[in-house]
Amino acid sequence: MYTVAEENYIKAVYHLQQQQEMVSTNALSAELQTRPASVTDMLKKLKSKRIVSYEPYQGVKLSGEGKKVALAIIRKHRLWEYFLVDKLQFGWDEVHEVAEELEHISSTKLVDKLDAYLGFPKFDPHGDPIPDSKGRFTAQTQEQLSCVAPDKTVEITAVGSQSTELLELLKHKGLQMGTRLEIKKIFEFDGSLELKIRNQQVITISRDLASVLFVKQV
Amino acid sequence: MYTVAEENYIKAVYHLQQQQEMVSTNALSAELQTRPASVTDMLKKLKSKRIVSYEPYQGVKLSGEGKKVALAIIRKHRLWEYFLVDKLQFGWDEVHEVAEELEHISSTKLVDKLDAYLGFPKFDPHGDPIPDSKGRFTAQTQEQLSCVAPDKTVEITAVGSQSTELLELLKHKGLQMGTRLEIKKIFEFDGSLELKIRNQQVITISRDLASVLFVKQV
DNA sequence: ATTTATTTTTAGACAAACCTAAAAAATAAA
DNA sequence: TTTATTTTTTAGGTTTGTCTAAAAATAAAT
Ligand SMILES: [Mn+2]
Ligand SMILES: [Mn+2]
Ligand SMILES: [Mn+2]
Ligand SMILES: [Mn+2]
Repeated sequence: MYTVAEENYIKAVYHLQQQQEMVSTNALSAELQTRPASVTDMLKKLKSKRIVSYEPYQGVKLSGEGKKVALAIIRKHRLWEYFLVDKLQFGWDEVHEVAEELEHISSTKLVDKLDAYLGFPKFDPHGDPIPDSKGRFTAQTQEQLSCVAPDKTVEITAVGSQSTELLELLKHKGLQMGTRLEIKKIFEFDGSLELKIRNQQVITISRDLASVLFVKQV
Repeated sequence: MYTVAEENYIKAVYHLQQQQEMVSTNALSAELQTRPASVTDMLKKLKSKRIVSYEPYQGVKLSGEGKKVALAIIRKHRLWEYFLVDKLQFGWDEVHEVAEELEHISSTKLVDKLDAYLGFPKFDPHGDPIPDSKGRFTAQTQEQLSCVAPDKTVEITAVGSQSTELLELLKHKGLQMGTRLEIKKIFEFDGSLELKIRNQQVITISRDLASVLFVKQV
């Protein structure tokens, strides 16, 4: 139905729209690593296909159809990521690139059977929600750990980066998706935090780390 | 490394070379559903990349590198087919198209991990051998059932068609990959055969069916 | 309110992979 | 051995998705 290039643009618009309603040409250019002129060309094409609404100089946003397409791609991306980690023993940080290719395999039957085979997972390895076959997903009410008040017990639900470096650090600190913890102290000087994890050890993490960890109250 | 189009050409040359050493432009044109002129264009490109040896009007054949690439693609194709049938409960006849897309996912790590996850299968759902990570595979000595002498016990190892119609017929007759049987009678009039399967029932099959069933002696 | 800087769009080009129509080469038939 | 047929290649074009360079629109600064 849509080409790989079109799908990548649609997904990029969707993601950038989470930040702000109207997406700029330059934002897309940065996200997709293409020149602004190429973005303009593609936006005209997507407009003519009624995937986005776009007026010159006004930025772009997805149409209803566009959102449906975006969610279908994201669904595939995250299901494949789950498959790679859960079944093929990939590391967390190795799956994104491969999923970037797998998300463009078109067969709906394949996606739905994969979903069933995986047991209809609700979240991908990075804690991001997996849309169901109708595009619905459960948006977890999550907040940055760096914004949580002390002494509340929370659980890690997602991470804001998928880098090998972050994964390495988390492994070393004994943190992973689902780990329970509470903030014991926040140091004004450098924003570092002391956490009690699994109701046992106390560890220290930096402000930078706390800002890429998303948690939910338990 | 190679584009999807290039990979499809490489694979097509490989398959056509099983029939005859030198592959013609028209044969490729038919196999790939493109016009001869387009094939000529691509052959020039593949030659310049040293994937094939090609001289105008002389036909084409794969170089050493070309064979390696072809086997890597075929390996992926067949492993994915195995995955779809074995893990995702696809029918036999539904996997080819999807595998035609999946075979172009580039990650070597993915293929090797998939291979391990599936238990290093040696044959795909159609009985075709799956090359290992070095491109080696075990070529089964197989012959058409229609050429086997009566009263020899044989086992179905492969099929010469992947159509839904064939699968339906095989299911109905109680035949599948690995089924043991012996030929009890061959009728001169229409070439139909009487088979004793699993040392139990006797069934009748047509000459057409017998010619697309490949078997090995047991 | 101008001038300056940034963002975005246009204009023109290019590579990949396909096409049609016509020419040329190779094969087969007379 | 000509002539006819088939196969293959060339020539010229199209679409998709990218690019650079330059122009135009918008936003920011003086
Ligand atoms: Mn992608
Ligand atoms: Mn993810
Ligand atoms: Mn293919
Ligand atoms: Mn197969």
